[in-house]
Amino acid sequence: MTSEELAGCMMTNPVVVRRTMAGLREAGFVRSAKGHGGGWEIACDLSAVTLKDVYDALGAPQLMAMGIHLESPACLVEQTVNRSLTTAFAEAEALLIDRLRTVSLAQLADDFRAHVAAHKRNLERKP
Amino acid sequence: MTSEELAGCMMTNPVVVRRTMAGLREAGFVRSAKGHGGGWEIACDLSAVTLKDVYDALGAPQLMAMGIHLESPACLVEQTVNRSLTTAFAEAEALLIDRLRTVSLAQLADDFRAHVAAHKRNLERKP
DNA sequence: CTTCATGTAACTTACGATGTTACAAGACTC
DNA sequence: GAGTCTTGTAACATCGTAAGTTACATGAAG
Repeated sequence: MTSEELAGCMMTNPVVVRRTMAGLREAGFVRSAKGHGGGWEIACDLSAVTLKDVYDALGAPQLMAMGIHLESPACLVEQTVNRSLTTAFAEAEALLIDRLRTVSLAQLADDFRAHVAAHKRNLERKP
Repeated sequence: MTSEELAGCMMTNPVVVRRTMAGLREAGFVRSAKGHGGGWEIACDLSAVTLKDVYDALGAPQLMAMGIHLESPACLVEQTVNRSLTTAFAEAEALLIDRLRTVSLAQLADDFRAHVAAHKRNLERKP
């Protein structure tokens, strides 16, 4: 698929698609080809790549909205709160990342296909 | 303390302080007084109020930076990812909130005082 | 009645994420 | 080789939200 097509699917812009996909390409999960007939294709075993891999490929962005802003703030009150919550935030993040590790792209694809099939059956029954 | 003084401590603006403290006042954790000699004072038993209470009083803002944006998006791919991660996000959030529940303001105050005392001893030893 | 404080609405600023434009470079077709 | 299609990327624009600011009404103390 071209960036243009993908952008259409996601209601966004081709350049945004390229920017995002760049991370996945560098990780080797997709390939891109320039020129006529070019575009994007999958370049990995979907059952071998997890959401954690994708998350990392996209630059491992912040998962927590709050959390620790400064490692060692000058403010003693802030230091106190940090001491009381750093491990809590770390644990919550670790839990989440562990879950990302358990979901492979192949699983997602299977689940997706199953739901699409169910959706189609539904449409046929009540037309 | 006045909003002005508090703002000075936090390197921010008195109005921002009032905005934020408004939540704590409605929850009954602090009291405010207008006029000469007015300002803010604590109005609760610090050992009875936890960070979870404070979090709620501040409007329970988003803890997770990502998570589920739309409950039922039109996009079937988005639905698939949501199915695979809603519980994970919910669990991580629950874990965090449980930790907030375990920290009372009294604990924070004690820890704060202990560290301030240690800091002072340090200064006296090497002047 | 003057001064000092909060309460709040309205406006401004700052910033990051996203969207857009522009153009170079590579690949295919004719 | 000319023309066209596509990615790659830099530079700029837009948007939305959080924070800061201004302004003024209200109430309390001296």
